[in-house]
Amino acid sequence: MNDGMHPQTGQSLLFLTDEQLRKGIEAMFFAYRGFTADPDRILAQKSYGRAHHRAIHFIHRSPGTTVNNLLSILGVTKQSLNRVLRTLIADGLVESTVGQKDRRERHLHLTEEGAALERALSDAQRDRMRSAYRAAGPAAVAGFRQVLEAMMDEETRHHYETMKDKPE
Amino acid sequence: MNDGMHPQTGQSLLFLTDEQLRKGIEAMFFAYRGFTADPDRILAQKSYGRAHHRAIHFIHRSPGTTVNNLLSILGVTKQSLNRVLRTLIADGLVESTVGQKDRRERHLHLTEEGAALERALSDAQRDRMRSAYRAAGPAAVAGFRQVLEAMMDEETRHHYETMKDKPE
DNA sequence: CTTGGAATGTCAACAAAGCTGACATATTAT
DNA sequence: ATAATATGTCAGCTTTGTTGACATTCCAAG
Repeated sequence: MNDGMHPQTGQSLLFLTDEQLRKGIEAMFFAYRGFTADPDRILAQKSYGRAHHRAIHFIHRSPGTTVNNLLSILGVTKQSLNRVLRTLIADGLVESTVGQKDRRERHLHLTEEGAALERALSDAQRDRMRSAYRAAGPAAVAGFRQVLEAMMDEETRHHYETMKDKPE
Repeated sequence: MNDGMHPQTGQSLLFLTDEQLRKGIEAMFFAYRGFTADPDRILAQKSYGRAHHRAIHFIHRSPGTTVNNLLSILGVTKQSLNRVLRTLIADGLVESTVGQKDRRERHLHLTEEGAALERALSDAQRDRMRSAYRAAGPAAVAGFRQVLEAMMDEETRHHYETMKDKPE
């Protein structure tokens, strides 16, 4: 982990070697697999995929959100999202209501059944996140978040920031 | 939701709220998009995808690796990997040579052209990682890595650990 | 008020990349 | 000789991304 080949003074010099960066890249790749593994198992049982999880997560996060808003958060095409929403609506996990102010818009909510799946998925994902946080400690968590935030695209970070502190 | 088992951190009572964990989950999701965005643009120009990138990365990382070894690192089926390798070999980016000790095995190497693409991809990805690291600072980076490592599956972490310190 | 453009959402068809299962081939191990 | 292993391939299915075409709704200019 630490190449003691050089005195620690040069930490910031050694800090950004290609080797260090490569380790970060691989850590990101491998960790993301773990990050999605538990929800994926639950989803597979119900014949859903990650796209369903993402839709459910952000509908839960922002009840009544419109399709367009969800689109810009998820960063996919409306056709792709629509396919997922269609099955969730057909299966009774999501409810789509015509907008009152603007009847072109559809407002999305989780049904009770949808909320139950959301809980199952996020419980699984939180369990892993919690145990990683515990293993690493509070200081590490702060660093983790800082680096991730710095890694986002500008526009993405805006989405993240604006929903970051919204109370449940 | 928290346990207070560690009295030395009175912080840890507030620390692992669902809200904190949810922010971590969303940070992970949004950051991963940024993480892959730059290579994705390069790959799209050449009609390749992330699967090609991953193969190229780990062949570069472990020159002469066998198909089976690559399989266990990538965690996909041989059919899926084979499809990708076939195109990379056909396009002259990867070379497959019959093993000397065991002639059933194929050893994989990047050609000069393959190495050039690898450099383009990893330069792009490293640039983003570097700027995130710089923005966050050394302490944050250490925490980032700690949390990611704790988030991996056991088996995955083994792959990560065993190739972690291998010199270039 | 009408009409044309913009916004929003849906349907159809296609592509990338994952999966399973079956099977061929070559090689090694017993 | 036979069994096990490593690899490659074919066929077919699924998820989830893409573009293109189109319907509906709203708003604003005439």
